[in-house]
Amino acid sequence: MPELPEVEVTCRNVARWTSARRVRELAVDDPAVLRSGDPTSVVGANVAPAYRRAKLCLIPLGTQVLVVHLRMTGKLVRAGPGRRAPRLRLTLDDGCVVVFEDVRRLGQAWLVLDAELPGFLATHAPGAEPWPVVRDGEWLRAALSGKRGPVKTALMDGRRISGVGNIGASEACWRAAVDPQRRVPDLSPPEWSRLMDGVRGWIGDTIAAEDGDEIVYLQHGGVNPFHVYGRAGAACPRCGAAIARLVQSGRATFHCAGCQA
DNA sequence: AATTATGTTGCTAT
DNA sequence: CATAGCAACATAAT
Repeated sequence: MPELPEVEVTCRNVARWTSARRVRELAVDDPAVLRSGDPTSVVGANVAPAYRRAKLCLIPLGTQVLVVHLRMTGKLVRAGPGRRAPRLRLTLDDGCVVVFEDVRRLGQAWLVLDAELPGFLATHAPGAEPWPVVRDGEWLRAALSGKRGPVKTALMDGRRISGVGNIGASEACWRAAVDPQRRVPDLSPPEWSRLMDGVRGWIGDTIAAEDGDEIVYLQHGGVNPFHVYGRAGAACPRCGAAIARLVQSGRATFHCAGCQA
């Protein structure tokens, strides 16, 4: 279940495995996964370095781009023993096979013509990027202006900011020492600044912690690299109070009532 | 059996 | 018109 850091690591991996090669085959194993384009049209195409936009992984193939959204359980890995049934396989001319695995099959892929990419991204990745470009607290406040609800929920609005999901929103609030239930209109400039630093810190630290060929998600037994997410009952790393779990807009939030004001 | 899961979209109510 | 909350999507694990 990837957010911005996991997608960023995935894109770097795909770029390392595939760029400067040619496409031998794009095989569609699950017909429901590919939402647009003709997989036979990319055979022989030159592969340029994959990159991330919002939570999308974009892989340039000649004059088209293979866009992949991992959604909840998707991952892009190299073929090998013990792998689960793929939904999509990209085979390169050097024999490398990148597979799209996705247990819950909520993920999607599209083949998009270069000329249509801007329009596609405007629809599927409308929010502003919080990273790697350096943003400050005033930028974040402006990005979320008009919102009235809890700051944690606001941070997850992909039409305003890209890449911050349920984990990142909890982690950013904890790093900022801001209660996730606080309302957007009530936050002060120093709090906005700490929240923006919290978002950046969560992204940078999580990329560093999860760097590698395959990210093992928490549900599949992966190591938890987060401060509060998934740690209800544990001691807060900052003040020692017990981490609490609550539900906001139907999603789990983790926070420390001791030091998040 | 019921609950939970790191995402997005579309509907409805406000 | 914009925002907030919720169901739905599909599957597995506890």
